[in-house]
Amino acid sequence: MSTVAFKDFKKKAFSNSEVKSEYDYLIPAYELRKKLIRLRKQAGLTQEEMAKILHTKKSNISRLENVNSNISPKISTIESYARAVGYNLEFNFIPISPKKEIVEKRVHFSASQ
Amino acid sequence: MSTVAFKDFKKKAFSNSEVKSEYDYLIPAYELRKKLIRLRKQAGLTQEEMAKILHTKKSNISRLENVNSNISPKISTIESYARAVGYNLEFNFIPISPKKEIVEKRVHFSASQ
DNA sequence: GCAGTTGTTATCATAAATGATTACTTTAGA
DNA sequence: TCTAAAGTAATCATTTATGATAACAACTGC
Repeated sequence: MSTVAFKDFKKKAFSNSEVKSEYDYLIPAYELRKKLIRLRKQAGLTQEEMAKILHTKKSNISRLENVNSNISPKISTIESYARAVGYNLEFNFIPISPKKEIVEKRVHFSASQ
Repeated sequence: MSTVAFKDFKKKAFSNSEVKSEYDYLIPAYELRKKLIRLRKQAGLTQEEMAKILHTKKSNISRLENVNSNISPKISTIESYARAVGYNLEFNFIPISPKKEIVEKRVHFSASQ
């Protein structure tokens, strides 16, 4: 598999997962970047246009949106980006669900020992 | 009004607004810090205990939670904090509602000129 | 092919968040 | 009132996000 073919694959897989998310879904942090791209395209903006709105450069927008980037953006950065395409950013804290069945089984097991 | 009295006032006003939010509400970014405090207390943790979990110091936790702080935390910082008290952090993009009536009025106004 | 547009990557400089330490204030309880 | 626990604030060092520039890659339309 050539490098070019692999990049094609990644691009297709990405755009597929991009399509299925709806505009007001709750999204975990690791999907944030895909969401950003989606919002920008929905607004009909290029990275360069977005950069101009946010008074920065297109390379920085690319870095922000890049899923493979290992930076953790500031909240204010995401907020500004969201506002630029007509959205406010809000947060949601989702309780980490304990796996009840397994917990109960373990309790019984240790009790019968 | 003395400085002490003012601090009392601030403290009371804060704890009131803190109480009314529920644990899985969507919260705008500017209320995030109050939410963090609420989650920590709900988990029965002090700032120092939270600091230990996150491998940092209590003064840093205080700075993060402080509503008057003018820093914009990194997303990963909030994520770690949330996980420490049993939550995952999710994001939500809320469309900024255009004030339709006003817009329409303005259109009519400029058209009649 | 070529040229223009769009997005990526690397690099460096700068700004800002975070870590750590210390001292201080506030509160709760004996 | 005194003491200990809890939280705040100031400061400095370190890490890291962001800004800026340049060169490159990918794609489109001619």
